[in-house]
Amino acid sequence: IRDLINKALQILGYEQVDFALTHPDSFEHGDYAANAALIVAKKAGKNPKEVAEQIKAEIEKQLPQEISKVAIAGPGFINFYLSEQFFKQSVQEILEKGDNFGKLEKLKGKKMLFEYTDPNPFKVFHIGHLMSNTIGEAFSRLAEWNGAEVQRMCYGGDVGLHIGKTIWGMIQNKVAFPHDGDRLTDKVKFVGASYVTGNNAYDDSEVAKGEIIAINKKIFEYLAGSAVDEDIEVCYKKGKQWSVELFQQMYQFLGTKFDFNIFESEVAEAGKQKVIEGKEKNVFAESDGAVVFKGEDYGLHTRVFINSEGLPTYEAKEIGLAFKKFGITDWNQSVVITASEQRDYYKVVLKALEQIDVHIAESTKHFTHGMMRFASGKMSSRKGNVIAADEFIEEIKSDVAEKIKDRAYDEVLTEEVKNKVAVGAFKYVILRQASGKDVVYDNTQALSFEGDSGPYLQYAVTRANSVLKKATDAGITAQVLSGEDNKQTEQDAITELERMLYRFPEAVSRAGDEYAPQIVTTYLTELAGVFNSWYGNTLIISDTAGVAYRVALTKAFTHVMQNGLNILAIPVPSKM
RNA sequence: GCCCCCGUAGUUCAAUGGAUAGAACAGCGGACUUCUAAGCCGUUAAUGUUGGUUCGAUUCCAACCAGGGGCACCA
Repeated sequence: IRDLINKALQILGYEQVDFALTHPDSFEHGDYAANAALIVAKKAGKNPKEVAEQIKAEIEKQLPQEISKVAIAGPGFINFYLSEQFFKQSVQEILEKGDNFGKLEKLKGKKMLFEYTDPNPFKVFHIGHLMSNTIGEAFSRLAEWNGAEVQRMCYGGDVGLHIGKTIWGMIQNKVAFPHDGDRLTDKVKFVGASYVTGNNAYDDSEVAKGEIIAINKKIFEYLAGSAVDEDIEVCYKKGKQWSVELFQQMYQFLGTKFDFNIFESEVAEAGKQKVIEGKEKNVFAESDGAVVFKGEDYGLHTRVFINSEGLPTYEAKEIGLAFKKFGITDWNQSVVITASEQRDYYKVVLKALEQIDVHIAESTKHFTHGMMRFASGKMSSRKGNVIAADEFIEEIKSDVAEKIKDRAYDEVLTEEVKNKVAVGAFKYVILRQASGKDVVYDNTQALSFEGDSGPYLQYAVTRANSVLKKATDAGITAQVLSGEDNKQTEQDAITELERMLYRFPEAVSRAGDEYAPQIVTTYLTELAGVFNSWYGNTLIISDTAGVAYRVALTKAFTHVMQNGLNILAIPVPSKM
């Protein structure tokens, strides 16, 4: 269509312009709309409607068979109505490509690295990590669907003051130290509680603060190879092991598979060296015994990279991490997803990195996710009022259980539905909106599985699958009839479903370009709505003509929905 | 104080500078009792304020108002 218009403009003697080709808000305005006439008319000083008419006339001289009608509307939009033949072809294409429909090659040959989730051993895996994981996984899969070669990476803080605090707390609470046979969740709970104990003591008591700092220093030395008290060593090893085990379980549940994990202890020293080297080149400055980067020179703020104890801070480790990443491969794009509170922090680090290595800095992109808010206020793993991810998920699962208790599911199916619907419910809440903004999590709303929700999408697919099963049992095969056979069906009127299905690859493309999974989410919700509406008004399996095509449409729908949900990493239950 | 982000129905979110601002929930009102009612159909309701740029602004710019985040050895 773009070519058609450009050609028409050329013939008519107008200059080529960059115009928008969009899907109109309403199906009444056709399938594609172009605003070329408005732009051309402005430049040529003519009436947009007249220009549009000229273009229309020119295009109609040789109308491709995929287009049934061209119309002028509003201030000078040129609307294109696609033909029945086009839709039949697109349904056929979806059936043929199946699981691959929507896979693009735009990013072919590009290597992309995604860092997300980033939970810290010794700390709670909380709902903020759930957000990061949900968005990061969607970003990764979008990149894959656009053809990129993707690797996933997770970064964890296994050194730093929070460990000192936790281990101090663990030692205080020695009597409650879990045994090897205890449940993993209890072990992790103990670690989390110890952190809170240590953190509060750090704030309240000068003595405790001194002890914690001492432990912290010992851990640094321990990781550098020197011996340490047995208590500290045991606490450290067990604590880290339990955390990592729990994280693995969580990733499996969420549908993420990391290609590698990097821990702070692996990058701290390298980062420190880079900062020291940078200091010699005057990238960093000394101030009050610490090594800082003066962000003010760039409209940012100053941050400490090496503290006055001589230890690298998170900032220096971040530098080390960046080099570590690019030591693996020269990524075309390295993407990092963190909470939005780290936005300004990251700008400073990236600016400092730019002074050390322009290439790495320019190939790195930082995205943020908002915070999940509750009536109780901001959650923070640094105070005590965190909402642990596993507790949060259990709550949703029990609600799903309540919802399905009247259904005659066996135990296996019940467990499957509980898990998949729970994941769908909260992931949808996160992925329906532009990432970066806070997500307001309202228990009753997210857990009411109606309307604009993950379960709504899952439900639509399972219903469609159920129809397909019925068709199979009745011996009906999905078939797109061609030519004259078509005319005999009841499907002469082109349905909104057909007009939605072929747009999926465009949604994948744009969502990938803009790192905007909500484009896919919105598309799927609209598609599911259109299907449900059609389903509600049409008896798909019946004796009337066109059954085979109606089944084909249903099948095409399930392909698109499944592919779309796959991008969002939302699983589809076998039944609901 | 300085910097960044945000402000759309009662509520939670959409809307690549375009047409009548789109959903869902809540509210009100229906239909079928044949493929799964977690569904379908109808209906009430919104761009914080004031300017500017533009043929056209929810979108871009300015000011103001309201909210959130960040600003030195935590991550």
